[in-house]
Amino acid sequence: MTEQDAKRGPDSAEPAPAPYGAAIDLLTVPFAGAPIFTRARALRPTGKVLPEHARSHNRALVLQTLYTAGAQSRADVARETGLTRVTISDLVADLIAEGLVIELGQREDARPGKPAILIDVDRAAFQIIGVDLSEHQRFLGAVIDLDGGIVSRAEVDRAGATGERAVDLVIELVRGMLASTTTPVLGIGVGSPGVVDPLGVVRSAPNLGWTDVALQARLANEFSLPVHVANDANVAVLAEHGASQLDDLLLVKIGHGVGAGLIIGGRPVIGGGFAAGEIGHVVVGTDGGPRCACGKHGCLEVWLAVPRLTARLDAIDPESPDAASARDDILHEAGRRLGIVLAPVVGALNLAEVVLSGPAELLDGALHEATVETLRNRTMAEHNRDLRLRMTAQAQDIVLRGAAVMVLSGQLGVA
Amino acid sequence: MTEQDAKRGPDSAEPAPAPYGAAIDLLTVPFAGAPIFTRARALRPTGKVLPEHARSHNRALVLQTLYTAGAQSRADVARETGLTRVTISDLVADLIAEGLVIELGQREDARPGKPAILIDVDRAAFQIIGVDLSEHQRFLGAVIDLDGGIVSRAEVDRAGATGERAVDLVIELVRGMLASTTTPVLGIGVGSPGVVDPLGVVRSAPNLGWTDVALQARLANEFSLPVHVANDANVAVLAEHGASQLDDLLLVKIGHGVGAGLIIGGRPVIGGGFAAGEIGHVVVGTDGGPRCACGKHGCLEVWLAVPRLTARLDAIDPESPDAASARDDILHEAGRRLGIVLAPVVGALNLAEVVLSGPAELLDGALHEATVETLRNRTMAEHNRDLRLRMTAQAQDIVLRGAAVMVLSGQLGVA
DNA sequence: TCATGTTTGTTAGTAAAGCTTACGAACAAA
DNA sequence: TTTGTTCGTAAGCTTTACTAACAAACATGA
Repeated sequence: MTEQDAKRGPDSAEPAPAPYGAAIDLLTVPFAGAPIFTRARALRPTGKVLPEHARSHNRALVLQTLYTAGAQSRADVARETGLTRVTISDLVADLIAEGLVIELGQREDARPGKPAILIDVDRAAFQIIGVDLSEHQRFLGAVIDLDGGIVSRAEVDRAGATGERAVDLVIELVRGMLASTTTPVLGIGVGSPGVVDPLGVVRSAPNLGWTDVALQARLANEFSLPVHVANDANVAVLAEHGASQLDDLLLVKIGHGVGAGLIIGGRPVIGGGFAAGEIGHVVVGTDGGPRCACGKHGCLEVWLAVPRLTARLDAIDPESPDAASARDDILHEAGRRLGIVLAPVVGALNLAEVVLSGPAELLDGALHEATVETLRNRTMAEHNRDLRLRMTAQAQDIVLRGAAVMVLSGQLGVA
Repeated sequence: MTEQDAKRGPDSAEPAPAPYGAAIDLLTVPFAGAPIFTRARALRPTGKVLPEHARSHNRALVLQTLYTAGAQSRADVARETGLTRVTISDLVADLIAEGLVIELGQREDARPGKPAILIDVDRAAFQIIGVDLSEHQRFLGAVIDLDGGIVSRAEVDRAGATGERAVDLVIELVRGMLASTTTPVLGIGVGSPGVVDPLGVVRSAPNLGWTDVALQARLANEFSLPVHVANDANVAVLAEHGASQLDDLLLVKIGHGVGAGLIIGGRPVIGGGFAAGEIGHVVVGTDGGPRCACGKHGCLEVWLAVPRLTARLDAIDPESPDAASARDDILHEAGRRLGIVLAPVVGALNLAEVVLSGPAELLDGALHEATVETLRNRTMAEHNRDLRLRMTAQAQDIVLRGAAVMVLSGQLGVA
């Protein structure tokens, strides 16, 4: 415990309730003569805003500016944020005192005026624990630095563990990684399959035999660190969002199952029942299809889940002269089915970007092409001309890095 | 002009740019020991927050509290908002000075302590002009009070007018309504078909022959009042949102065309190309279908648009013994097609509520039933158990009232 | 070489916003 | 009549970010 104490992030003494209670996440700016649209329309105000909330926001803004733009002077930050140099100096002093920001010495390049002192987020000050529970056979973990770089990896064989035993495995995995950290830990981020509510309770994850497992509370209690838990696909899209900077984004994660993560207007979509993105069991098309484990016929998963796809591909006789085209046909059909399901979503949300995550050898070819073609044929070209469908650049680590983004965002307001 | 001056809402001297420029619409509350979820996760801060922004927000909060809960004392508002009585008194003094709030005299009921002075939004102080351009043959308008009640109506026959002539018709319609207002006007709200950007430029509305028509600017210039313009379905969903209080909502508006409006996490969805909700030309199913004006086969509109539906129904021989069942078949098929398109959207967004707007005699029967049945059969029952599909309660006036909500929200931060 | 201009970061003082504390007014209940 | 409660307001405090001013440290050009 004392060892963990030393590794704690700032302000994380206990996983206490939010200091501002039900305080607010938005400011409306009403009463202007002309319409105001920063992103959406003016919004219903949902709680009071005190000066200290503004301070919190501005501090996060400074951190965000440094985080994305890198080392620069206080004056640079002032210009970029619109706050004054005085205010920035004050905020930066706080951040330095907390160990989040460091001075790097004078700027080298020669220009008139007093030379600037460069400051930056101390990217070596904290590490983050990322956990990916979405694979079928094993749980993955990583120690991740503030830049999203993976410092070290760990994994445990799931060996079919479910229920309480699976929870113990997660705890064991995290404990091992905490022992290997070389700095204080900012927090723990977990991407879990299934439906996860905003408090980090896994409402339902059939593969793991979990029903109403309070994973966030369990881990927070065990390690006395900030913990964030969310659905694996919803976590994955955070990683992609950090990379793409686009504010509307759909990520389809194809693995043992098929799930999606959505960001709209820069905000993750959770869903009324916390089940946003669960498109694996939406029926595709009007021509039936193979029977799914859920009882329906023609669910997206029966066309697209990796086990189903590989089984179908393995059934091809590799000696056959048509083997290559048979393979393409199977992948083409899978891609078409994905396009059919995505078309209404892309149309309704007028999405600019759809990202695929999963085995590139399956997705990044005939399947990808068929999905694009189907989307183009089934939506209004005029509105969705700019739509891009691409493979993720994050490969296997997308959930781990997304988990880090979740912690960064939750603890520092940075991503 | 002097007459209009008298009718102006507060702070609407000129349609000037927003006083706070690119100021901010959200506050993050980072750095808490435990995850903070008001609605979504912590967010990237996107701009500075000054004390006056907090003041604006809190003022809107007071207004919102009074608007929804009705007449009450300053102390009541203080308890409800969490601000102190002192601060509430100060804010209310401002609001009274601006004519937005009035004192109603002492509370009647007998209880201990000094009797409270009731205050309320002065619901008779301002009126709103709502305009609905979504009908094919005519433009509708209404003078609407702050409660959303329709004070008077107006309409002009479109007579096929397009382009500049159609703009002139809108101006004429608004001018007539302004002449009939009996109070200052808070603003003008317009629901237009087509793609409308956040600045109120109608990027494209084929029916009206509009391309890049700066309707907001034109009207603001003409009348020197705050003007808000948005897509008709996106406007309609605002009316429904005001009524339902749910934070995730999809409204499907079926008329001459088919469009949708979306609210997710309490925020209207605009879309990357400002074309969110344009589902009319998404292809339904995998079995082809009638040819659409857009060139594709089996678009949602060919199954569901009112002209198509009525044409198909009119083709039934009313004398035939099967007339009733033939009618049901047609409506059932239309509903099924709607369900097929909605299923992926409902699944991906985990929507709690879908609302239908359009001719009740067509929608509120076999069609509605078929849509519900199809949605249930094609999505995961477990996740979408609570899904409700219902007819709007707003009938014909949904766009007009939504336009009023848009103005209320934009000008007062209230809805 | 030296005066001039520029840029940085800090100090001092000010304005705005909401808080705490305190108080008089007005009432119900004992 | 006394006591306790509630309301609205006043006075003063704290926090926050702002403006104004300045010293330090550099480049540039006469």
